[in-house]
Amino acid sequence: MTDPGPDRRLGRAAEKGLTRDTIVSAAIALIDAEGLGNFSVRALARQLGVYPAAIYWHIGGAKDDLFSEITATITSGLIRPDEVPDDWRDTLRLVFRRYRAAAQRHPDIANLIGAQIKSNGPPHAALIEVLITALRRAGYDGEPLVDAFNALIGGLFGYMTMELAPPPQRDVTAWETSFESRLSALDPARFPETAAYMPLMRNRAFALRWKNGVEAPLTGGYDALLENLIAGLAARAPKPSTPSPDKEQSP
Amino acid sequence: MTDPGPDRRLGRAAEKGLTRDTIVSAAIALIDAEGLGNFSVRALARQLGVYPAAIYWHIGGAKDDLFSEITATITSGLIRPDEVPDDWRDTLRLVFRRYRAAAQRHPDIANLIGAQIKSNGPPHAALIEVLITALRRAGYDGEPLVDAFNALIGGLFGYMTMELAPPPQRDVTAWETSFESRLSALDPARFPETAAYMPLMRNRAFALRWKNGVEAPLTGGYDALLENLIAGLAARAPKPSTPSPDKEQSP
DNA sequence: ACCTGAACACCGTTCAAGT
DNA sequence: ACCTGAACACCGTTCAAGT
Repeated sequence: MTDPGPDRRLGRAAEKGLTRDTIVSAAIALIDAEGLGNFSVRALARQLGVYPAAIYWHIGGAKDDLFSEITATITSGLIRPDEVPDDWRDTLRLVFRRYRAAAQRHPDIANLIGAQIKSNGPPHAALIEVLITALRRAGYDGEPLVDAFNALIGGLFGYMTMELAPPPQRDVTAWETSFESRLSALDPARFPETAAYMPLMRNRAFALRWKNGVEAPLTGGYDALLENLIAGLAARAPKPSTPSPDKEQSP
Repeated sequence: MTDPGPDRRLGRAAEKGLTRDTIVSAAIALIDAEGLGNFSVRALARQLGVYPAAIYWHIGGAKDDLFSEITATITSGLIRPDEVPDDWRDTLRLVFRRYRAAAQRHPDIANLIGAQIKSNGPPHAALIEVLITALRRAGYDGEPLVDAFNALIGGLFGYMTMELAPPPQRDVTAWETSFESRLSALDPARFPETAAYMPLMRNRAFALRWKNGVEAPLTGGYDALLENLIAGLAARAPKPSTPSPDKEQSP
């Protein structure tokens, strides 16, 4: 069947008034509503009542550029270099909880951030600035600071990426039941610990879940990752941390 | 242009001898060689000298099923429930270094594991068994053990997913140069720490890199994540850890 | 400047038909 | 049982042409 073309009820060309912003907003709404798997430039064009080429005229390049525009919009303004707590631990908690809240509002887009490298790096300058400042207060500098920075972003953003990995497009229930039955068929003699923990972990742990983070959030693990990283960073800091105003600390 | 059909030089139907294994192996080789973005069932069929429908006949379902077969093949046999160190810390180091080595051998497939939920969970039973055992030795049990388990898998596998995120399909160099120039244009007055650390972090940190983990591995951050998590887990364990044979520990 | 209309070169998946 | 050949319903992207 040939493409029926855009819905013309919206008026003729001059009245469309497409802009970069309306395109990006419509794309976010469409992904949130239909999922990333059902998103396409053509579907976006249909929603906006235009031909696909109209989208390309506004975004310039390719689909990847639209995606990086989307991720920049979702993450911009989440954190500002000022208004952060004095204590570096509280700063890390604030930052990574805010990003997680944003990710849960747009799960399919969050997965996109971790799964592809092409993003607008520079808009994240505020995040970078805040993290470096916190790590310096924690007693880090130079190469160890870079490693700690990567451990934080890679670990926590990576966690969200995996947590929000999209479910299969088709035959969802068929796959879920086959997955469940294979979990039940695990040999308790060969895997005694796994069998013992199954009631507690089924659909509540990576590799043992068939629902993704939208239906079955793994919040406890995220908090554990954050707190263990903070504890580890504190214990392994090259230099003593900068004392915060309201806490005693040896100089 | 209409599909030219498979390359017939390989012989006629009866001689093809396609199997699930040869299909999966060919798919892995094709993804390693051409990247996930250039992979398709049709491209795989071309490589094998058959029509696409022949692939579907063997794998049964859809492309997702082929992918989970692929990830299972890559990760199977990486770890066995026996032959793990006595010390739980060494166990975690062994396990997560092995998985990272496997991920670096098949970067595009590694990214696939983190980016989609549909995988063969049960084949990972050995990994699960080993991790639960290690965490119990570390002094964990019940709900805190589940959280620690998720923190480890989500954090470290998630790190690899982000590290190995694929570069854009087209206009790679154009994007790289525009990214670089925007990094250089960052205002040092607004982002002093970021500017100061730029020489150390450019292309060596998340959000400030334009090469992915194949060309610019972020190994230091991975090790830092692993060691900080181990330190954090040790410090925050609900119960004292089981003493290992060669180390003193209070009972 | 902004969008249409059509085209090009692909996809994933299904299904009757052949051997 | 295993694969062909063709079809269906889509994609992303480009480009001349219209207004």
